[in-house]
Amino acid sequence: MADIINKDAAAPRSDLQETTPDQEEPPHALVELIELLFFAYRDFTNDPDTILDEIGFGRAHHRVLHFVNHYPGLRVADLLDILKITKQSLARVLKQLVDEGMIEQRPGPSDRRERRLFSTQRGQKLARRLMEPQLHRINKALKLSGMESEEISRKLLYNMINTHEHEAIEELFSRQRS
Amino acid sequence: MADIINKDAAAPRSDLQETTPDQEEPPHALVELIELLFFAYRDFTNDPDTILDEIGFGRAHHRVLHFVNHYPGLRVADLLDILKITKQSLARVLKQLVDEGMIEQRPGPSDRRERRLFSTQRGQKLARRLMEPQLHRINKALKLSGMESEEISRKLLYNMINTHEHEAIEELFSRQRS
DNA sequence: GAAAATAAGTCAACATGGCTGACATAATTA
DNA sequence: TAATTATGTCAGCCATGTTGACTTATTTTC
Repeated sequence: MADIINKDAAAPRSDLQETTPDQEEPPHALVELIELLFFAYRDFTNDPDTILDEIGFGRAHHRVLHFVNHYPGLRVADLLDILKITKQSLARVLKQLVDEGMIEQRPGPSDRRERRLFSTQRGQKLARRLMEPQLHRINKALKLSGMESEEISRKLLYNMINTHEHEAIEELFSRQRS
Repeated sequence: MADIINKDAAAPRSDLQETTPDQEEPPHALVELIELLFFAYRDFTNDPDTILDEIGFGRAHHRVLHFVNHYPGLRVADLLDILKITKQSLARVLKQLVDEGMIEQRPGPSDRRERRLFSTQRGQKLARRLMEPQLHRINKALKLSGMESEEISRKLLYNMINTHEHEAIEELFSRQRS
């Protein structure tokens, strides 16, 4: 009687997952890996937030500044492809970065419709400052995870990315080695 | 003359990063690892979006449902600690999940102020459906990255998480093995 | 050389999911 | 009984994503 009125956690109900119908339960180890990825990314992206708050920028500004700084001369279209956001979303933060003197735009050398993007010295300085705690976090984690961890995790992350993006990423990475 | 009026990408300017002042350039390999993490997470979180759109939920609903489903009996306070969001942000999506019959709340067995959270059968079914493409993606990536990749990446991700969170995560993980 | 296609920008409106602050309720603990 | 705790709720704000419609400058194509 009291059980029905007062149904608390000690009194299971029929439609709850507790009574586990358990068709094909997913492997715990993999589920935990997913959760670890969530926690790691959560803390990783939190690193630059304090700095960003000080200067009135957000994570969106950080992402744009990072890629422009690391790949000077990037076009707007490249950035859209990298970030997978719309032109309008990008425009909002890009405009602010240009206004604040972090990024400069110049017409493309062969096609003058293009706006090639470059970080200024201030932009570069900020980009590095924002990346610093993230590099530190990764470095620390790699050291604690053994010699092979850098190569293995590089492979794993690469293989987690949509296959049809692989070519674009190879090309992006090759830019900055040239 | 034309250079000054028409400054294009072929005509470098003094305040641009291009002229690299290069104090302590960060190591390319690590920067690429950061970028791979961004790309991998971008695609990973995108997996469930199609399903979520169909039923009018967002990523926030997914996260809540996932943790409640995987750790039945979680308290609201636990969830806040896991997600690192405010009570008000959680309330918004939790209410919808309860209204849609995905999650049920019951008073705690010893402390009746608590609301213990449980996924319903529908909730469990949805949680699994949402996780399925993500599990598939990770599984595929692990297979392509060699035997050790699961153990190593588990270590790496764990070591990327703030140290002061480690205890809470151990405890969380132990819940569902008991 | 005119027309079509492309790269980029812009305006407006809207959705999602964070946030703060203030306050309410019920139950437990001191 | 009073204080503390767990949770909920109202209201409003902000960052950052979306769609759709339209403009401008430049290049490419016919």
